[in-house]
Amino acid sequence: MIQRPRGTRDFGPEEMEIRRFFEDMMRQEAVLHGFREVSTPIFEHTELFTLKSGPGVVEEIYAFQDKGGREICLRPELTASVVRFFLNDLTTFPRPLKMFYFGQCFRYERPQAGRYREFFQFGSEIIGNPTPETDAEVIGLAAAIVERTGLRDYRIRIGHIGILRELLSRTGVEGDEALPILQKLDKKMYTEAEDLMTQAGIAPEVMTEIVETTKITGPISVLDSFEGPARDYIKEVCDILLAMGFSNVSVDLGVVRGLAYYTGMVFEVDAPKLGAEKQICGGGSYSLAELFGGEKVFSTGFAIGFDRTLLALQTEGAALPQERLTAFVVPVNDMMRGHAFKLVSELRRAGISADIDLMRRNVGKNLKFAAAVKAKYAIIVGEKELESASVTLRDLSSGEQSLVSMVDIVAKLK
RNA sequence: GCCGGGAUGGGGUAGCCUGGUUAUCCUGUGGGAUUGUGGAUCCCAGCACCCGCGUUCAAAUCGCGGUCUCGGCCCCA
Repeated sequence: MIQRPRGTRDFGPEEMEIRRFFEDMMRQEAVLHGFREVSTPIFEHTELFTLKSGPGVVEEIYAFQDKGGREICLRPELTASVVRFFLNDLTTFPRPLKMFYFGQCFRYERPQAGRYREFFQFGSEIIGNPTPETDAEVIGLAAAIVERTGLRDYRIRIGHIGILRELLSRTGVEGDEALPILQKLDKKMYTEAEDLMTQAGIAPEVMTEIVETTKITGPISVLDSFEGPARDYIKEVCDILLAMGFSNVSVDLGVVRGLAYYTGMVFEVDAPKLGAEKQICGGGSYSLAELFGGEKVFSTGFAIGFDRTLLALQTEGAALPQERLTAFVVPVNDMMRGHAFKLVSELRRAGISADIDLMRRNVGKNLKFAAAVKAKYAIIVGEKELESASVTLRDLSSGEQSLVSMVDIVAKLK
């Protein structure tokens, strides 16, 4: 037997119904917010991702040479592709450009709970200018989506890279020099961060201030405890979110996301119940376009881990939707088959989900089957009924049945 | 890349330590009892020891290697 490749999953009918339900929910929510869907290729030039994340990522992605000798990889995320698409074809669209996407991504990693080699991301990007309004709109969409899924136990934490960068730049540590320090701070590896800061010649008092700053967490009011342009900016973002009615956001200046292209606001959503892989959404404002050789454009975006969101809902025991077939048509004998197929076809044309016996089973077996596939009604097509141009409509949950005229059946089921 | 648990019909499992006849049970699947009325009951059928190598008269069982899986570490764009 051939097994499926490591870290991949097959999805059965029940699971696909649930997945489509939540996909559609997320799409609808994004459209409600004025975002429009885009789609990009599943494979890209490997360079797109090494430019964004450094040459080291090649070790963590599905990268290979194609038959033409091109360096190609399966996309590990979608932001880079969307920015590439923007630079290739969308630069003349009216701005801000509000886009969203849904699709699978691939990473060559060791699978564990909530981590697969093929996984799905839903995300959005606003390409335009950095304003608190833009950032708030992006966080607002992420929050609206998570809220609408019905997830109860989650946290939205907002930080700002600029606050730490401001503190560091006062000591003369700027740009790429600040990156390793930010990375250690993001992981809360304080000893390592302090070692690096000592090497950079930062005074102990300032060092303490920096470390303490990353520990500032709590309600929006914690922002009142210090000053600076970045602080004023994030305050504006939070005020807009409050105006939009999102009160469950908190400030966490320990959210740093130590990557060079993040420029300001950063945020994360996590579901504490998930364990080691609990982050279900991450985003922030960034500047990637010029890395890819385009104009300098500021953007803000996020990506939701679709699989993890579903896992989180599952662990909360959320009621998940199930689709039911409306009608199962049962011909009483071979002579009735033609009438039965005519009926099932009419129902389908009328937009009523309908199925029919394909196994030439008897009535008893067919009713059993109809119940097993959870159809709402069975429709029995037989000679007795046909005499009055009718069929028997049986409600499979109550067991009640009645004679219904063929001309009324569609209206009755609608 | 590292550490640990695991893999037996479609799903869930017993057997493995202590090798030995036809591999256990539940559920589901197909058929029948019932050729026009389901969810019950009974009967019948079909379906499995993850793969390879080794040890042995004999391997689901012991050893080695691999694959997949679950949990954790590293990483997490």
